[in-house]
Amino acid sequence: MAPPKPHKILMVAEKPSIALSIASALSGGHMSTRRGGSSTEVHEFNGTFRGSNAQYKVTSVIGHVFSVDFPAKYQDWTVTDPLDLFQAPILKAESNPKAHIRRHLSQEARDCGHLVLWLDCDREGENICFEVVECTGFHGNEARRRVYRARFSSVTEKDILKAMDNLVEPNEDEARAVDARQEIDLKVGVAFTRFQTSYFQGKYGNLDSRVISYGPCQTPTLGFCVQRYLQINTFKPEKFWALHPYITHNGYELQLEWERNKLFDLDVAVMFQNLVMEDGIVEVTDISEKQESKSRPSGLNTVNLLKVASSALGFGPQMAMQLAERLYTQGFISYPRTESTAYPSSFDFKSTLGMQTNNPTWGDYVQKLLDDGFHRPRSGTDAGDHPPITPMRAANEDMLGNDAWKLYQYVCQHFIGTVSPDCKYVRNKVEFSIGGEIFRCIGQHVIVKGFTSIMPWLAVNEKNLPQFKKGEKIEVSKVELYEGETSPPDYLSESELISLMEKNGIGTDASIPVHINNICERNFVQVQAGRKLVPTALGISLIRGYQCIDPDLCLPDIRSFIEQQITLVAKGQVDHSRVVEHVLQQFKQKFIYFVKQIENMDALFEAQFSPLADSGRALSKCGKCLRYMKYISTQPSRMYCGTCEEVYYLPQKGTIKLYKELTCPLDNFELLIFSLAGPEGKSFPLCPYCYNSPPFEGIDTLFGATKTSSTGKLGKGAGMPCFLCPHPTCPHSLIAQGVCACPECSGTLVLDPVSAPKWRLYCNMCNCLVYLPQGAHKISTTRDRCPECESTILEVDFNKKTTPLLDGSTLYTGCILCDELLHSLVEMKHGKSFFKRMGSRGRGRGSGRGGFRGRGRGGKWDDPKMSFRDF
DNA sequence: GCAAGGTC
Repeated sequence: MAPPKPHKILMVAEKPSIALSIASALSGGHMSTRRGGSSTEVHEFNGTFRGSNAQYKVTSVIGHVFSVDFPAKYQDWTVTDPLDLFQAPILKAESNPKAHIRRHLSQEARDCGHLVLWLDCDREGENICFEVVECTGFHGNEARRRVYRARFSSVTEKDILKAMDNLVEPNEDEARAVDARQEIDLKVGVAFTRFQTSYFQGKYGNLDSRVISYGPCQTPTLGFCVQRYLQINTFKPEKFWALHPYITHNGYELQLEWERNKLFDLDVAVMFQNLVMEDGIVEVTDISEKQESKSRPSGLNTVNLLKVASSALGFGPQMAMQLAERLYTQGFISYPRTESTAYPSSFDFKSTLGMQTNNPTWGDYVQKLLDDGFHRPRSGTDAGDHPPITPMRAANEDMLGNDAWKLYQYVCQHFIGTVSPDCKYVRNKVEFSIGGEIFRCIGQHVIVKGFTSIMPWLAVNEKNLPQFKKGEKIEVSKVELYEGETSPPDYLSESELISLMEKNGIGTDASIPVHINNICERNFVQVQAGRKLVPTALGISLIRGYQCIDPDLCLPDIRSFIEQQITLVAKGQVDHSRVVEHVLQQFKQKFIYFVKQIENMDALFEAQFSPLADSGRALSKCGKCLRYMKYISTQPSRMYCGTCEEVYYLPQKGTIKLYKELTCPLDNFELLIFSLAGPEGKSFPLCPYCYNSPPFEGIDTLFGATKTSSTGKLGKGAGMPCFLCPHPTCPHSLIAQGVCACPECSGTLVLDPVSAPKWRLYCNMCNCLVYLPQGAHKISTTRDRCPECESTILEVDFNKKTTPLLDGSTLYTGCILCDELLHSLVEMKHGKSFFKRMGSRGRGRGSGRGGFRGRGRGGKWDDPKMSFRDF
């Protein structure tokens, strides 16, 4: 009899690093690893499961497998009323279709009898559990194929083994709470964002933002910055006065601090000054000495790393995370995304310290710690995720580069700090009395530097006091009446903002950097020197507007309200759909009210921004009314016809000029020339009307369309320039300006009409560039085709002085592929095949493949046999 | 073009 087949068990973690840890712990390191069908690895080993032999496969997802969005019919901003979004259905689609996680899980699960979910032990992890279950095709309650949930409190061997022995079921309520949050965030965020973007962008010309977004996290984040701004702006400085008596004792001159600190009434201050001056003698009334201690830090978590990176190292959160991520993947530090500040009991401090003994800066200190005995870190909080961020390998600046080195140094210093002694110092306080008023002096003397020797910026300042005796009387040398003025706080620092967000539950350690980045990118705030966040006119108008209409919208409570509601779902107290419905109902009411009251916010915008009609400068004529339209250069750049009240979007991120007052034969609009920046940026003509409403069917690749537009939605600024236009006779169309097929893609090489004197062709699909004879006076396309390869024949007017023509003449026509002279003057940029094929094989005829790809379907032309391929 | 959450 053959032995019974061992069970196959699939285990899935939230990220590759945890899959590896789990597999290593459970296999004792005896495993084999293969690349799965997609992007995540699979670790395999044999073991036992519930007393029987088992084959284990451990793999992972990469965060959420799915994310929610609206169906296609709700994607068009111009067609969907944002109010309808509250009732719209939502879809789950794979977050990262290219990673093929769904396929991967489904394939790996096929031959497995059991599924064990090792997702992170938080709500999001619980939600991903059910995403994984869906992908694997396991069904909850089948007796033969069971789904288990491993609950681990840290990613250590001990906890992993313990979790394996105590498998439970995934918690559907917690997962459904996340579903609820996703739906609420999506509907509320998108509805408000679309409404206010459309409202304000259609009205003002100098609004410098493509999207005026709203979100229950980003908006309160902005709120914090604006709140501080308003505090500064409404601040009224007040004068105050303080008494500063001076004494000289044992050779020290000493300024005494007044117990009343400061007074805001000059007369009263002067009265006290007289009192003190009249007395003129200080009496020592009390001397005390107390030992104080400053605790060493607890372990470093992500949020604290981000705060230090911003305030001390000058790195923004996004940058800091990038650097940390790189240090992690290169093995210099441990996993940088963690909430925990407590170390697992099994943490090996000794060997982590041991790696640092050769460091030129702190090596000796670390060696001494090892020799004298280091301390255990202060107990922090254990969030059950990863251990605090610690160094894993010794490094030097050359290995890491300047920025990463700074961050690495901090991680090391912090870690060494956590196992150093506390800082101990003595605090001396001497109290004095002069004319019945109480004054004091405070001295500090450090006994044990402890962790402050490795983190010197936290050191306690030494301040020596001369010896005093109780009852001693000393003459006052002078009494200064100090006049000061209260000053406003500074702009909110990024580090303060991170603290506020953390305290108010806005975002998570991973999303805090994203929210801050968002409000910067949307032009609501700017990061200024010292990483201070200064709100822009747009950011201020928005927040003040919410404050006028419905302050809830920008208060941090809006997030806690949602969290508190979905917690009811997580605890199984209220049904998921009832909570979603209830919360959305409330937000819908808020939305309706907001729309009704938008004029109140608009009043603030009117004071800051100029209406479209007053914006921009006259540039080109409208084909409908024949009046000048204005060019509005702020993003999204566009043309505005004040007479027709029409907006025509333009290609973004380049410069726009009038094109020789030429007009489009289809609609009479004056043509424009768009140029991308840089010496290799292409320039092309476009008609503002055709660009926005392509006149021919079947132009499926528009310029500026995002590559991921699988849903068919297009961004502002995508459109049809003349180089895509199949107009048969217009001198600017693809038909007139196209020369031959692109050697790199299915596009067509088109003459850049304003590239003199560095004449060139560019591809209308990819970034392929071909340089034509340089320095020519003029190069233009003709209506003739090459009889050999059907490329468009070019006419070149060489410069008199530099003409390559032997008889000194300047005019020449020919095919750039088949004409020996022209071809020898052509040079390829971006891409190799053009040059190589031409060079190695000489000129030949087209093979019959290729041609004017990229022109519209149903063209009237014979398929021109023009290709560089297959020579 | 839009949210926030995960991870790379």
